[in-house]
Amino acid sequence: MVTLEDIARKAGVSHSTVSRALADSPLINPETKKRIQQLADEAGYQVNQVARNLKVRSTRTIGLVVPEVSNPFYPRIIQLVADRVREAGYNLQLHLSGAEQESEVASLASLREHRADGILLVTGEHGLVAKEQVSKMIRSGLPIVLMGWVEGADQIDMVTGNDASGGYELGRHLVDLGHRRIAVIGKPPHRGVYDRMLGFRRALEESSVDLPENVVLPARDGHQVRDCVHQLLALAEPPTAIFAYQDSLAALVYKHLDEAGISIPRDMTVVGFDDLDLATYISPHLTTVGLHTEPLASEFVRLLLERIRSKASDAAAQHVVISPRIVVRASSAPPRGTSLVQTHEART
Amino acid sequence: MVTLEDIARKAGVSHSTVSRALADSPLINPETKKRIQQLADEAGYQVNQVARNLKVRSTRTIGLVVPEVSNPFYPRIIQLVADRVREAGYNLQLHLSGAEQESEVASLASLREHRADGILLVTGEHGLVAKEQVSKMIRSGLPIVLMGWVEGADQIDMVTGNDASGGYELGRHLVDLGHRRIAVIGKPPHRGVYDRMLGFRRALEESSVDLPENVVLPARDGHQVRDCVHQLLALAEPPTAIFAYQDSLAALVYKHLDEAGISIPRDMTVVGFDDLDLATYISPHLTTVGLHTEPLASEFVRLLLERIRSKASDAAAQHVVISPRIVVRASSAPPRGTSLVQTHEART
DNA sequence: CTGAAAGCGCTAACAC
DNA sequence: GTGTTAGCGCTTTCAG
Repeated sequence: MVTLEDIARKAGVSHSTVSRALADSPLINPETKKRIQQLADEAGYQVNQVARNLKVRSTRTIGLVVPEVSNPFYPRIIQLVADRVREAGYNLQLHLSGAEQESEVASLASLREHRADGILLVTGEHGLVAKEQVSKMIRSGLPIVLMGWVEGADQIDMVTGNDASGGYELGRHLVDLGHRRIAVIGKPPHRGVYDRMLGFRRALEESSVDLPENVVLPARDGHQVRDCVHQLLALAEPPTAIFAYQDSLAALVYKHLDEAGISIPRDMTVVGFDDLDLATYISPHLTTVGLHTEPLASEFVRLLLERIRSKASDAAAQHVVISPRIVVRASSAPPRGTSLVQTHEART
Repeated sequence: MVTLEDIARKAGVSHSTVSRALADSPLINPETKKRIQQLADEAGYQVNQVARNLKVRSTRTIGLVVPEVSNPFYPRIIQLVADRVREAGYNLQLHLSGAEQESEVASLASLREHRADGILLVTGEHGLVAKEQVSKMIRSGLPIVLMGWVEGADQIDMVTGNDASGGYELGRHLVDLGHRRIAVIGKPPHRGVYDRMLGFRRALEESSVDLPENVVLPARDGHQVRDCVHQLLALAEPPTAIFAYQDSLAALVYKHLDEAGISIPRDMTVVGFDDLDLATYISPHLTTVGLHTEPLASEFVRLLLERIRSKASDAAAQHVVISPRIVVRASSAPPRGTSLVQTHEART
């Protein structure tokens, strides 16, 4: 590996002159500068960032911790964050903390050991696992921003999608369509996603629509969704609408309803949450709630850069809440035989 | 930031003793070792990997360069690679080279500057953009392994999906079902994906099925797919089967056929390529060709680790080819009215 | 078993 | 303008 010293020798100057030349310093003879740059180029010189970082005590690196990458929400965030971070002239160091966030703690530790200048932490379904650690890191002056809802973390910068309002919108939509027997399928209420349920419940309560516990079914994978769907269909009075916690689950609900010969939305309304690309790949297109991921990611990065730039680590924590919008598509309709709209649609 | 020196002072020993204690060296008094470890823990000491890396001249970091993350194939690879890399005790540094691979060169340069121990480079639709650079890096002893087909790169380690055989299988499948008018929709043939077409063509040629140029239509996004579909349907003799270069395009084909009132597979057979999760989310489930991504990713990492471990950089390059398998699902059937199978299916 | 000392490759005063 | 020097925080001989 060719070093500054090597090309200093070739150029017959000191290594600090070479350093200046390559840093494009103004206090150096333009001619020697050019000559050195040329030489360095020919020799295929590449700065050793490890050495450089040690000296300047900064890595210009931002760590991004994300649970996993098979849930399409995360790749979207990664892409957006990566772009913003690069624009700001930083390197990105991605860590996957695991679907169960099992290595969230390890990821944070590693980023700290590598002296990242700041950390963007996307929490998963378990919320903030490494809460203690994060507090400690912040106290020690390492800028960290969270994405996702975390209870009682008021002193940490955070961007959040307003899941409660999304859930509420969805609930209202179903009630307005005339649904009274509504079921919920999705992962057990955990932090973050739990709010979807709160908002949803609130909407139903406002209209005095009951949501008995036996139609609120936890599920995480294809098998469980299958069981849930069959369980619901076997009820004396099956629901007329199903709210799936996530679009990916909604797609599975589609699949199993389809196999059971149930038509969407004629026999069953299905709504999801996330507005993934998936929502328009499946048929009928899914009514869902979507976050504006661009502002979400932009704010995420902006907050961190702000922290990094202003050395004042005592500034008050900021919480940015991004509200989602409901996207009504073809998977939701009034319950069968209750409305003119429906018979009308059936004819078209 | 607390350093070795700091806790050396607290422990009343030299900093090299502390270093040994934390490295769990055997040549140190077990008691002082324990005492120091405890002290370091309390002080919240974290090694400075930047300094450490400079000293040991290795970062235990592997760079992974991937074009983007919105195409679901890449996240799958990222996830698998991340797991393998971590298991091997390395850190992963992810770089996105852009959908057009516009920053492939920059990514490689950055990884080199940061002294990654090896590089995993996933090529995109433009093949290997930074060919010159890669050759240079390899010559200088930096281990690099490629994923994706690259012509004339015999001296570089490489893992590849056998797209030609996948395309061939798909072609045979359609011909065997009885299709004679077959169309292709997909991105313009570029390196890598081009082989799908070669294999596909070969299968048709073997059975003397013609593939006129006016039914081989390039498309990359929803709009273009829409135009293509309409163009095909407007033909005097529309095709009875469509081969989409990728599952994601197939999903768009579904959408536009659906809007045009064409039923799959009754009126039109559709097949894709990739076997994404998507393939079973859409209805009817898509017949496609899938790579075994696990072995693909495992070999990818294995090849690199092998290079890194054996310092012999002159070892002959290895090319690993992973063959895909065809997954026949519900989207492919004999052309309308040609077979008993079909009328039978229509009744069920 | 422990300490002293060198040095990884670089930047940035500080001299000249 | 350029060279000399110190030192970022760590590992690792080499002595003792």
